[in-house]
Amino acid sequence: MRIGQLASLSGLAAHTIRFYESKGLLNKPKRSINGYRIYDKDALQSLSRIQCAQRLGFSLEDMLSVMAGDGTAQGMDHDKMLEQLDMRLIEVDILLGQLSRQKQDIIDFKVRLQKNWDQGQCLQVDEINQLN
Amino acid sequence: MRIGQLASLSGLAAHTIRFYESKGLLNKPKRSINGYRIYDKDALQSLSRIQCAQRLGFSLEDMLSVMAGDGTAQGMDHDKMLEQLDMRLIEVDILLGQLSRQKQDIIDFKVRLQKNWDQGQCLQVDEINQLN
DNA sequence: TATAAGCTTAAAGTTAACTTTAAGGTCAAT
DNA sequence: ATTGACCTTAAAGTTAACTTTAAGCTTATA
Repeated sequence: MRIGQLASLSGLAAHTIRFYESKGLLNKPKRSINGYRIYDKDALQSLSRIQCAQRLGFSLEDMLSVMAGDGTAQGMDHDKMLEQLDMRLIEVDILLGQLSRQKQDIIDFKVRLQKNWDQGQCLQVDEINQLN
Repeated sequence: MRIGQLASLSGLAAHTIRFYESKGLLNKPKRSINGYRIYDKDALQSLSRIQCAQRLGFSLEDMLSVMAGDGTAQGMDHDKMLEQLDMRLIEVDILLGQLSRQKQDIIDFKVRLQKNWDQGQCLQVDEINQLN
């Protein structure tokens, strides 16, 4: 199949598929006589793996580092993957903590705003008074 | 004080302060005879408000929209601020949900990986079989 | 006096993951 | 024969929030 069909099957835009190829995330496909890219099932599976990894929060660069370098996303290094997954878990936990704190900060801020407190609430007064 | 002192007091880099000025987030300061920027306490307070808003998760553009347009971050619109805070709360809740789901997905994925399941786990088989 | 720290500007570079544009070749159908 | 859908490439544009660079003044210190 050509890039258009792969695009509609994968749910990605054709130019995104070319972009992945240019980044080395996707194997360079065969070409038809006129130069069109010709794909098979494996390409769809590769794209699907990329989309899966993205859902788990990995960047395209993360994916490159676990791939065998052949762009197939087939020969992935199990240990590297587990390592990446653990790192991502830690990142996610940190983000969850930050977001929860942020949420509480916003709630607190709203309360102060509704009580019509001084708008200078963000600045520690002693910081300001260090000045002349 | 000059930009260097404002930078060290605020914890921001001098070029970041100039950048904020260029974006209209910070009032244009007076200049000394030689052209240097001269700041007072208010500038520090403005920077502090910017940093506060950033901690709450707002973008520089968000801040512009609640400012009176004078770059002081003084005459903020209370209603607009409350509206922004509520919008941000909703965003944060959505992000928290996404991240929790992502975390569970990663945990599930790890389990499958450790059980040495087929690496094709990401792709629905019927999706692949639509192909020739 | 020299050198180093601090200030000025405008413009370009950074990162990620694409998207858009330009300029054109191919192919099926009308 | 021409319209329209689909394909090609390379390069530039997008967004956010800066950072870096270049080229050149000013001021304090040794």
